[in-house]
Amino acid sequence: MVKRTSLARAECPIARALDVIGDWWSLLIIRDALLGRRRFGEFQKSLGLAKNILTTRLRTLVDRGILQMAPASDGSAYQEYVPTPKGRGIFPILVALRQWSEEFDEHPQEITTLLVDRDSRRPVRKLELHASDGRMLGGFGDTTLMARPAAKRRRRVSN
Amino acid sequence: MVKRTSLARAECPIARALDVIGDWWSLLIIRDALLGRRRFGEFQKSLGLAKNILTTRLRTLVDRGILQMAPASDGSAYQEYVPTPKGRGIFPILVALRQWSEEFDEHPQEITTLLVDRDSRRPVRKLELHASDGRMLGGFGDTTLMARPAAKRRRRVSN
DNA sequence: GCTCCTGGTTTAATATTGCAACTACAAAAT
DNA sequence: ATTTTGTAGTTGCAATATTAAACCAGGAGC
Repeated sequence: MVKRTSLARAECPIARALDVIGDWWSLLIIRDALLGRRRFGEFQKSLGLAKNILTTRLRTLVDRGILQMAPASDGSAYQEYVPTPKGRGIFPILVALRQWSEEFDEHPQEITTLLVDRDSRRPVRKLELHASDGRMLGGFGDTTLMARPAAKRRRRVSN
Repeated sequence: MVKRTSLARAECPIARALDVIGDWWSLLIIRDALLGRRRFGEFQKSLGLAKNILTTRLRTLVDRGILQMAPASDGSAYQEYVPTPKGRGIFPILVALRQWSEEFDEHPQEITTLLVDRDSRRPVRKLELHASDGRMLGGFGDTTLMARPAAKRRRRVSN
């Protein structure tokens, strides 16, 4: 099989994340789901993708625990797709993508939406990365990768 | 044409970002580039992807202004791919992906690297989103999307 | 019953991806 | 000077993914 290589078991957490949400439509579906869209038809109209693809994407998102199928809600005996906590956890990724476009896109005037704080209705700040002691970290130069200490195993004296 | 739909001109900045970096390999190449990898062969060995794919990915990353080709560096008359500022701006996206995996992955023990502050060598905090007045915002429920105010046009009295 | 709407599945054409083999050329070894 | 190795690709073909469009089933409306 020439199958697309799976990154599910990669050591790099970024690769692992991409294995799950690293495709166009999936992330856009999640974006829509976080905006409150719930129904097959809503996603399809909003995204304009082929229905069979929407079908498969919804299925894998459910399989991966990002969306959940809920039996109904507005009466009709259809079902809805609602984000799980794991799905809601994708929010920062979407914010990071958004802010990157806002900062670097060639045609920022074409961007028509703005992420605002619900209370003040004013734009949010850029995502911030802090060290454990609270110092704010700038770009990637302020960080390094380290080997993760092996997980503790119970009931073993040494290892 | 059944061509893959382009999101380059989408109104949503997330879609626009995905149009550029919304594929597996591109993001992994950028990750490697930010880790200091520079050469075709380094990327290929590290990622294990087919060379023709690496070729096309590198080309589009250069076209899109994320990587830059630099003439040499270590003597040899070959060239290198180095991240531009726009490329370095992708760092927060990678951090967000990483943290999402760390928090929600089913097998977190398989993740072997840890992002640490360069000075203290201690793990970084989670990315934080703040309102313009500094209040920390939690999940997606604390924010809304608004229409972006139209860009100012010079020399027009009203609009 | 007949028809429309929702939420899909199936099909066939087209596009993209992946692998392997091949090329071109510079560097290093003999 | 000639062979060998390493780098950075290209080419061809098979496998897979995406798309649009046609089809289908169940429920609601008439």
